[in-house]
Amino acid sequence: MRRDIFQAIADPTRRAILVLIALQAMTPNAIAEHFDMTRQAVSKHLKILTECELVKQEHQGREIYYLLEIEKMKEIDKWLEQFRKIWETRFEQLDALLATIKKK
Amino acid sequence: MRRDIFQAIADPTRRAILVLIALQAMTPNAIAEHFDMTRQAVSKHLKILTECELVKQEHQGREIYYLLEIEKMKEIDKWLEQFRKIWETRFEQLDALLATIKKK
DNA sequence: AATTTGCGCAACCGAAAAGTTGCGCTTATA
DNA sequence: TATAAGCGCAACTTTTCGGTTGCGCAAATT
Repeated sequence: MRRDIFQAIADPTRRAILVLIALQAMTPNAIAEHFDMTRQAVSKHLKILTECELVKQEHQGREIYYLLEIEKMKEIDKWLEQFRKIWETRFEQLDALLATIKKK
Repeated sequence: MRRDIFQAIADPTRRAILVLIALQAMTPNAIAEHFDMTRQAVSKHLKILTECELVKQEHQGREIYYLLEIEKMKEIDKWLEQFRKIWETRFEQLDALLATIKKK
């Protein structure tokens, strides 16, 4: 199975789960209540998120709380970095251009 | 067809294409040379990238150059923003904690 | 001790994705 | 003007994905 963060966040439900548990750790049942699908479907998503370490478990009796692994999210940010460089450069160029026009 | 940026960047080939043309606009044939697949397969990826406006075309005779729409990439950055807030807060908390320890 | 609750796992299914080959159209080139 | 080159589009095939139902197990509850 090919599991990477980008494939993990491709699914809108998984993105919603990440936002949900970012605020507060939750059990699969609690998460499922927020969606129109079975607990098992949510569990499948959680499994994928766990596999690529975007989420981790915390056992509490028979309940399992899922919480966000914020560190892993930085990898997306890291990939974006190469493009951020480009748009910042372009912004500077635009800025310089505007300054030139103003001068005239 | 469900086409959003997150699904677009889920595919490793598409991510590679984005990085490629970020440096320099390219034709489908030129792009295909970088991968172990047919030109048609690359064209399919380009179509998807075009559909969600991560890429745009520039016709030049019978050749079509594909170039990055850097603006669209910011949408990923925008989504990431909510998580960035979290990791920055946590960093500050860690920082404060370290400062407290140092004081003692 | 019996029952309910919370969970993961496996089997199954339909839809979508990722690739292929095979066109046909348009623009260069000989 | 015939031929080659660069594309997009459509049909088809094989995986993968996202969801379901149906278990079985461990921890609470009665």
